[in-house]
Formats: sequence, structure tokens, C-alpha cells
Amino acid sequence: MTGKGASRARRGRPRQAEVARLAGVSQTTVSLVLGGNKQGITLHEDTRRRVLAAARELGYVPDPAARRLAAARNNLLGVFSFTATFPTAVEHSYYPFLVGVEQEAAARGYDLVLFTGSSSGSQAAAPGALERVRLADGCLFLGRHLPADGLRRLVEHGYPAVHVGRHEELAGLAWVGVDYVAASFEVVRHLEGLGHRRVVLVREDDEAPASTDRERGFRSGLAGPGAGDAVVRTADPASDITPGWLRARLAEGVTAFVAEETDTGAAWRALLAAVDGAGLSAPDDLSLALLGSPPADLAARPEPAGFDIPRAALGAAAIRMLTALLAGETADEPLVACAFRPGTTAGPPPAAP
Amino acid sequence: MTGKGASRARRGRPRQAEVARLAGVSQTTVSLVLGGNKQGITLHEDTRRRVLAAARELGYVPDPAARRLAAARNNLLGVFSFTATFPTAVEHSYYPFLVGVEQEAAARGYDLVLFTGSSSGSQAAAPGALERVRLADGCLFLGRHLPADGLRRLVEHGYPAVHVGRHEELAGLAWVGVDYVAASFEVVRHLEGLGHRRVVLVREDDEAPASTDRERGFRSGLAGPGAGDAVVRTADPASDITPGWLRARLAEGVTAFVAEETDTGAAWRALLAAVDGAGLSAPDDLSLALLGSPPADLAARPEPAGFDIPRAALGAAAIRMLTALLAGETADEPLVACAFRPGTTAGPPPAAP
DNA sequence: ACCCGGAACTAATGCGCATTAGCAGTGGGG
DNA sequence: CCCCACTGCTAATGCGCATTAGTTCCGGGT
Repeated sequence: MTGKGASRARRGRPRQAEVARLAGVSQTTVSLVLGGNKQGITLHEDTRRRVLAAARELGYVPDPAARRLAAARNNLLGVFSFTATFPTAVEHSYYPFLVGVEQEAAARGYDLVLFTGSSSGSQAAAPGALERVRLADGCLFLGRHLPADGLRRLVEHGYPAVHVGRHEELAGLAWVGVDYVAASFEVVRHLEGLGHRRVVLVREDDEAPASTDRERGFRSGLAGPGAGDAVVRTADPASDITPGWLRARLAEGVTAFVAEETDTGAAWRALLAAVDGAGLSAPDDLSLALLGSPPADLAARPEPAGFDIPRAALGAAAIRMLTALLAGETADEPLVACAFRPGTTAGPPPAAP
Repeated sequence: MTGKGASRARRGRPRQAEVARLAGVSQTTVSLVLGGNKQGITLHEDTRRRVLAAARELGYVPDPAARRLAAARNNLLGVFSFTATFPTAVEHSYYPFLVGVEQEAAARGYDLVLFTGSSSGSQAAAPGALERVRLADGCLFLGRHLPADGLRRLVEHGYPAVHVGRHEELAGLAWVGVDYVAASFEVVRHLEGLGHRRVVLVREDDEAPASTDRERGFRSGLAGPGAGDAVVRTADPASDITPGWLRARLAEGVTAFVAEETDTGAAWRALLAAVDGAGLSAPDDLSLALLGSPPADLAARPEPAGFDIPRAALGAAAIRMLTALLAGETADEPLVACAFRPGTTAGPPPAAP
């Protein structure tokens, strides 16, 4: 039974047939005119105008479902998140991304569908929840832990999908990502350019591509030896990165410390605390860098050397990639570059005692 | 011409007809079984099982477009903004709202369409840009300066629309809003409870309902006389609200100052500056309150007495209102209440000299 | 006078599904 | 022995649109 609300909503929603009646033509003609007449059928200019006028007068808007069913497209791009679409915890990083998505989509004449997919816990695992995205012409997928099966099915069926974040496991899934490798490389090079010869990276214990990419860039930026123990991986930075630990590294000749950025910023936080606790300060006693942007609550602290993630650009790139897929074009460059940030926490190493 | 993507997407996807063939039944039966058979047609249990098995074997998933076409609704709610959908300037106030919208929509089984309507300048004024919202079953409208004509048309056609923000001009347009009147009333009462007898409101020169409502609440909260000049309206708080002005008020016996919250926070900013400039401090020399939340960059300052706008709750209320309209129910309460915030800027008035 | 070709449309069809009307079979009551 | 109610299913239809295969009208050529 059709819901009462639905029928209300539909009443007054004009169809092509009504436009046709008002314009004194057939539904076919209306479809032709409004659809751009790609089949090149000759239509009188007056007719065209009459149809257009009638459509405007009635406020006609095509039904996306019908359009889709008739095997066309509906100018809708989807955004599907495997966490809440609007996560509350990472608002500061998520919002700019959406800004980029919206602007690029608008510029290309697409509207956005936000699939409230997995936000409501219970429905999350519902098989077929993913399939709803087919309403849109193509879809962006966000989140680290994607249901591989569902996504694979979509991709295999040729559905245009773009994952936000590097993703090589699922062959055929297009993705866009941040070039953490190059950005991290650049930070290390900057430090070495300042004269640092031994640099340590503190990273959390996470296998996300965003983490491993940073480490890769870090390592490839290291010139000298000692790269073997240049990376410290810890599940609990707060208790592992202590003033004592810091002093020991300094004693070994390490002069610069680099922290990975994560949602929590734990590594950076621990590093700052250790420096404070040891009674030292950057950039005089040692240099610090952050592979990303500092958490919002640390905005008052001195600006860390490092790089900024161009989140809006990432969103725009994702949309560009998706529309390229839709157009059947070959894919763009999937990586967006970060902006190097000199900051105030890195300088030349202190003169040897 | 059918897009390549669309046809590719379709190839290989099983339909009900194929499931039916495999199960040895009709398409109707498949639809009945998979659709839950809400019409109560008697079906043999074996048949049901065969259909289910066949569907599983083929990996059948219903086509949402077809489903929605047949059901005459598409489970889509729109969000249309007369500024960019994701404004960059007021992110801190906008994001929480969207969080509420999303959660409530998800809970009710709706997806969201963000109309990139007026964000891309050029398209903004396009007549009929508004009509695109008809794509969704109903729509939220945000922004102060709405194109009344377009909206009226939608409303007259019976299109379910909800404006976010009080809006009485356009009859028939449903709205949800923040109860600034009650919240402001409460703030004034709090101040009077502390002993303040003369209180002044500093507001910007704006006729927005959000402003007039605050003033209304403020005035109705005032107990004593002198309410006539208790409200100062200024187009340029920074130059009107000076230390000198402040001293003059104090000399008149005013002991508490209340600022309206706006996007810029100019009134509050000016008030703080005047207090500083006069070498005074709250709550010792005078009491301050803010009818809203402080701007983000003033987060480090002492927490103002006042109230917090429950933005997420507002978003949720908007969706509830909209779904109520869709269901043909009578409208909910349109006002959401604010949370009183004692803050640290208000205390008893100083003892008379 | 007749045919032909282009201009300007329209009728008919199908997309995949939900829904409604209806049809065969079966057993029981009158 | 006929009618009826009931069980268990299917044919037919329509949602709103895009597309394909026509159809009608008209002026020129021969």
C-alpha cells in the first residue's frame, strides 16, 4: 500500500505527461526537449520553447528513479560513509572535505546524496544496505573498514565507485588519496637541510595506509644510516614517549623528532609533553615536526613544522575522479599533494657540546 | 544513448524474473516473498523457501530505482541552502546541525540529498533552481533570505517543506526554530535573581527573527521599569560600545550587560573590549551575559553566562517535522529549547559605593 | 498526377518492481 | 451434484521516463 504521505508528496508533482498536455504536444516531445534531444530529431524551435515554458510553469523536475530505471543518469553523486556521515569526533577534518566535495559537484552540475548508511548501528550490516547507492550515478566511499564483499559486488557490476583513501586491495576500485609519502619525504628533507643527521619518527601502532605511507616517505627521506631504528612504533605514546626516553635519544645523537598525525594526535601530544617534561624547548634544544595538522585543541601551541592536508582539495579530487569514471575517461592522478608548513618548531640542531 | 556505466552496471545483475525462473514460480511470487507479502496472500511455505534459496543463489538485490518508482516515493529528504550547503564561515554552527539532521534521517530510514543549489554563484539565481528539490520527498530550507516566490509555489503545490528558523510570513510554510524568547527570558531572570535591577541588551541592527525574538525574551524578563532604554541597537558595536559608554551606563545604575549573539559575535566582542578598556572585570565589577554561544576564537576567554543553542537537536527537530508532514500528521512543536549556561561572567552586583 | 524526401511529430515499448484482479484446484455443506 | 469458500498461485497493469519505430504533412521534381 502506498503511504498516504507519499501520495500527498506526489500530488502536484508534475510529470512529463502534464507538461505535454499544457504545451499541446506528446510526452515524447517533452522528453526530447528536456533531455536535450541527443538523438537529433528535428524539432521546431517554437515547440521547444513552448515545452520549456510549460515545464517551468509547472515546476517540472524529472523523477530520478524513473530516469534511472529508463537507463539514464540522474545527476546525483552519492557519498557513503562506513561511519556516520557526519562524524562528531573528527569534524574539523571532515567538514573541509565535504566543502570540497560540494563545490566540485556543484561546479559539475551534480547534486549530492548522502547515504545514511551505517550510521544507525543496527542497519549497518544489513546486506544490501550498500546497494542503495545505485540510486546515484556513482558514489564516494569513506571509511577505513569497508565491507569488502558489498563493495566488490558493486565494482564488479561496473558501478562507478571511488574510495577516499589509498586502497589497493580491492582491484578495480578507484581511489583518491593524500600523498603522504611525498609530504613526509619533504619534511625529513627539510630537517636534513637544516643540518639534522639523526631523526626519529614516532608513530602509533596502526596499519592504515595513511600511517604506512608516512613511514615510507619518512624512511625514503632519510639519507644516512641508522634508519633501522629511526621509527618508533607504540600503541600507547603517552606512556612510552617520556622525558627519559627523549633524553636517551638525544644522547644517541638524535636531534629531530617527527610525529605521525592521527585522529587523536596522541603521538604529537606525547612528544610535546616529553619535551616539556625534560625542560627542553623547540627549536632551540631539538627540532620537532608533525606529519599533518595539529589537533584543534593544540592550536594555541607553536605551529609545528610539517604539512597541511588539503582536505577540500581531496574532496574535489574525489568528485573529479568519480565524474571521470562516469564519463568513461581514464582515471586522473589519484594523489593530492600536501602543503609544506615550515612552522616554528624546527631549526638547525644545537651546536655540539 | 544509455551511458556506458549504466548499462555495464546493469549487466549481470539478476532481476526478479531470473529468480522466478530458477525457483519455478512467477515474478509476482518472487516480489511477494521478497517484499514480505504485506497483502497477506497465502503462499506455501515450500514455495517461499524455494524463492528465498534462488534469490540467495543468484545474489539478487532489488534495484532501488525500480522499487522507488513503483512505490512512488524515494526515501529521500532534501536539504537546500540559500548559501553554500557547507558554508566555510560558520562551520562551527552549521556542522552540528547537519549531524542532527543526518542522525534523525537515518533513524527514520531516509537518505539525504544536498542540493548544491545556490552555492555556485552563477546557478544561484536560475529560476527553477529551487524546483529541483522536488526530486526529494520533502525538503529542508536554510538561510535568511529565501526566494519567497519559488518557495510559495512549492508550498502551494503541497510540497512538504520545512524552513529552519522561525518564519511566519509565508503562510503554510512549516518551520522549526530555536526558542530564543524563552532562553533570553531565562538569562534575564537569572541576572535579576542575582540581584541586578538594571540590565542592558546590546543588539545589532538586524531584523532577523533570531534577533527580535531575543529582544522579546529579554524585555519580557525585565521586571522593573526603565525597560524603555534597556535595549541598545547598533549597526557598529565596535565603535559604539566604548569604555566611556560603559562607564556612563554604570553611572546610571546598570549592573549587567547582555549581548546578542550573531554570526560575527560583534556585540559580544565589543562588550568585552569595552570592559577591558575601562579596566573593569566581570563578574566583580559588573555582570555579562551572551544570548548564545561565544565565537570559536573566544573560546579561551571566560565562559559567558547565557545559553547554548542545541543545533543538533534543531536539525533533528527539522527532520521530525518534515517526516511528520510526509506522513500527513499534524505538526510537532516547532521550537527547540536552549540549555541555560551559568558561565563565569555573571555574579551579584557590586555593593553600592 | 505521382513519387519522394525531409520536417515535425507521436505511438508504442520497456526498464524492474509492487500491486490488483483473477484463475485453477480442492474439499465441504446443502 | 452443485455451489462456495478457501488455498495457492499467476497475468496484467502501471510507476515516469527514454528510446525506437513509425506517421503525417508538405513542397519539389519529373
